[in-house]
Amino acid sequence: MLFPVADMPPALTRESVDRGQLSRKVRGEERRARALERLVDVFAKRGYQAATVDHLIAGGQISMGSFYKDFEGKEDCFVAVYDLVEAEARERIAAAVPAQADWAATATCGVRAAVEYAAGRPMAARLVLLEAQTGGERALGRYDATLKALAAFLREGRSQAGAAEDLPASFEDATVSGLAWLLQSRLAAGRIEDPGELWPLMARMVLEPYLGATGAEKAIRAHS
Amino acid sequence: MLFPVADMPPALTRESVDRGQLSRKVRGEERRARALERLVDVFAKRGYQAATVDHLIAGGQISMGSFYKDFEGKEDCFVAVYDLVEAEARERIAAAVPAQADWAATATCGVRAAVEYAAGRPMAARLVLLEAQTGGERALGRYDATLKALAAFLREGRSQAGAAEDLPASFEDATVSGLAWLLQSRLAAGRIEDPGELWPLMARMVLEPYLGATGAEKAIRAHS
Amino acid sequence: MLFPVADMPPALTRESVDRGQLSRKVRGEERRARALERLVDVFAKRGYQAATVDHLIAGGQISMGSFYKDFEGKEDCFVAVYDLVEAEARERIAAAVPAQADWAATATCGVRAAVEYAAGRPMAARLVLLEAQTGGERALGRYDATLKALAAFLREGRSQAGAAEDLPASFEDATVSGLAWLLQSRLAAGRIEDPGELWPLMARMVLEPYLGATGAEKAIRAHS
Amino acid sequence: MLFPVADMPPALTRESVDRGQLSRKVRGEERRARALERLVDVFAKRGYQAATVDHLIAGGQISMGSFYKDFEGKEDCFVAVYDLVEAEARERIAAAVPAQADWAATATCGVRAAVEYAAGRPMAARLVLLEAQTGGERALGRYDATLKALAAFLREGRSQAGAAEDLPASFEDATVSGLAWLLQSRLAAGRIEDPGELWPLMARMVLEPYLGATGAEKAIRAHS
DNA sequence: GATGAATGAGCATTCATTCAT
DNA sequence: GATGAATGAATGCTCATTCAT
Repeated sequence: MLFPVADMPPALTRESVDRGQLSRKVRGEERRARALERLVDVFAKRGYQAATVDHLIAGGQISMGSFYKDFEGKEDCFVAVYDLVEAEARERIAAAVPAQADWAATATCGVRAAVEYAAGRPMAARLVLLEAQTGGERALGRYDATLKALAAFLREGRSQAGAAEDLPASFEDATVSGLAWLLQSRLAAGRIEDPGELWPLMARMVLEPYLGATGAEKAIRAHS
Repeated sequence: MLFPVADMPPALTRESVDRGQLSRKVRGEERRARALERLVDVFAKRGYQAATVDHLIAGGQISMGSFYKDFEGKEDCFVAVYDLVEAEARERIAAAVPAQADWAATATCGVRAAVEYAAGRPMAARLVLLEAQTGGERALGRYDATLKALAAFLREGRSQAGAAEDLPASFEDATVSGLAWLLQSRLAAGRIEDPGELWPLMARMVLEPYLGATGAEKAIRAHS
Repeated sequence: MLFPVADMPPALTRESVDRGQLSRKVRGEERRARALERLVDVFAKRGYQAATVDHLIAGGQISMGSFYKDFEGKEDCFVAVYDLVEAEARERIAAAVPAQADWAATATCGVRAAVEYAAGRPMAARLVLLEAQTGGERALGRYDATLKALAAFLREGRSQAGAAEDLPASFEDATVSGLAWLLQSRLAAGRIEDPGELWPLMARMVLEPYLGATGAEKAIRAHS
Repeated sequence: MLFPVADMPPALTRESVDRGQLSRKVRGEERRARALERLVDVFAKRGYQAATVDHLIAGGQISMGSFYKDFEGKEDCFVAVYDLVEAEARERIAAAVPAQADWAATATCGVRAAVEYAAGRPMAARLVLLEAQTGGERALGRYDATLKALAAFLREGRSQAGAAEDLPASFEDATVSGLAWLLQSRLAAGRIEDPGELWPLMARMVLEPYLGATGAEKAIRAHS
């Protein structure tokens, strides 16, 4: 599995909330969700540091009071937006991987879906790949955790037949970092213009150490 | 050549400057240079964002007025410090490469010298590898340029006999990013404790795609 | 009489209110009364200034809407709580004075009962003696009125046989202030640990100017 | 001695400061002193709680930056103003007591001078006697210390011939509190209209317990 | 009638930059 | 030329009060 199934937010299951309360609560959640969606762009366009709370409430179309009801502060807000985007990306990627795909197929489809997500939602991708690094300690922790999770998945490739087994432990960390940099540098310049050319390149970087040049090429061609 | 010769700051060549002025000018330059050296630690310890101009003048032991004479502002100051450190690192690395070394030897010695520099001057390394990413656009530009220069050097390895010649163009960018990440993550945690173990690992990542596993191993052993 | 009979809140005498409305009204009053009781602790523990309306509705277990139905705002709420406590204290003190007690006995028993009340309900006492001074103009007015009423009672002691009759008019104000300070300073430190030792001291301060040292001692011993 | 000699602020004795620096420093101190003087009125008129930093910089005619250079914040500023006023009052009172005055003369003249100070500088007196109680912990500490110092002086009266020696330990605390209240209540209403009538009354409250009615009267008449 | 989500004015504080000395 | 006191715009955040449900 490329990603563990994300923890779902606790559903509104308290039976005690009556009709009116529920609807009020639901509307509140919806407002927050819509605001989060809008905040992706605010953070991505301005950058975490430059985005002021005033920018956030203007762009998120919520009041100051609501902002501090929904979030503990700017950093907490950023983390919430990050989590939203990351969950969305995970879903998209998970959906792109065929059921019972083996490691190589999962990796190939996952890379392709990730690149296509980043191309389709450049603001969201900027947020996760660029702004997370300046979004405070918590955001950095999330970013590192995301990279670690991906590295852990790649590491499973070591059990592939013919894989170089004597790779250093941090090899996959470096690979993931290299992949992130490739996406990041294109997003920093604007958007990803050529996802169709980029993803095979990245897939190859991922697969080659485990499947060799030929094996990598074959896996990639199988999912083009 | 691992690095192009750094652009030298315009030398003091104006003939018109008389003795007294020259000495004054020189003293000014020296003061600035000593301040820059001290500022490495200020920026590295506090982080670019958290460092205030007051911290800088206190840590740099210069007056407010001198600060704004020497630098346009905080960002400009950071870039100057960055350049100082980068130049120092380049020198050290260049000095570590034997004259008339071939590509493999240059790469191996360069990697080793870079790791040893980062281990010996952790604050300077933090500044270049970590803080540069939050030090504003200009600093980020320098950081990217540094990485690009390294990637360009690596790319020369493609002409090695037996090198995979059909690598994607950004392959070296990803490699350099991976290397940077390896150093960065250790510096983020504190300092590099085991340069002697780290540099062969990194050298292997650099050499293997061009020289193959055996060739890489041989080159590394030759410079241990 | 130590205290004039407190102004009673207008009783629910409107004949027009029918059964259901009455019961609803009564329930409302009861809810308010229970809330007031709980608010004593909220104000006493947090202090008037630091207590927010959110603290009040949480501690008082009422809704925001009810709060603004019952009270005009924070200050009004504090005054209501103050009045509740003061009325309670008056009752306790009045109950402690034997019927047809003379001035000296009333004073002695009153002081004793007041000290014992403050020892038994330190939070309530804190509210009246400490927080009232920062609870806005109206609360300060109540506090001053309470002190004035006590001073007026003490002033009646001037008609005692042998009392110094040429005391300055504000002598009793100063005495009452001194008494309040004695209680206050102990409450500020925590609670009144030794009511049994404190009250004779205070009674002596009250009685001596009118009854002399011997007379005061006798009156105090009579009610120990 | 009614008050211990106040600790003087450290004089500008650093020899190293040259002419220009000194004058600059002195002007800074002067600006701060003038601001403090003006801030007496701001705090006294608005009350500590209601006074915002904006009010303080407007009333004190200093910039926001200077305010936070001179003071750590609002509370620190209030304490500084309190100290200024208290020092001034101490000086005035000390100056009003004849050299080698005995206890009774010191007390009498001290009370007189204190009342006259409060009448002449009602704002300053309000600040010390009223606002200090809501000016935060530190201000309250100063206020309590001031009262304690006065009570300690009064306690020396117990050694006077014929003084009631079996007074409770906190008797003088209560007396001082009573005196403070007398001044305070008049200041709360506006200003002290009749210092000439008020001070003998207060002096009598102070002296009588130690000198008896006759002795007190004599001491007061001697200094009228 | 009762509720509590939504509001936004107001606050204390920071810090890059200027300019009189 | 060198200094550092002075500036004030900008920021993150709180909380009393209202009003739609």
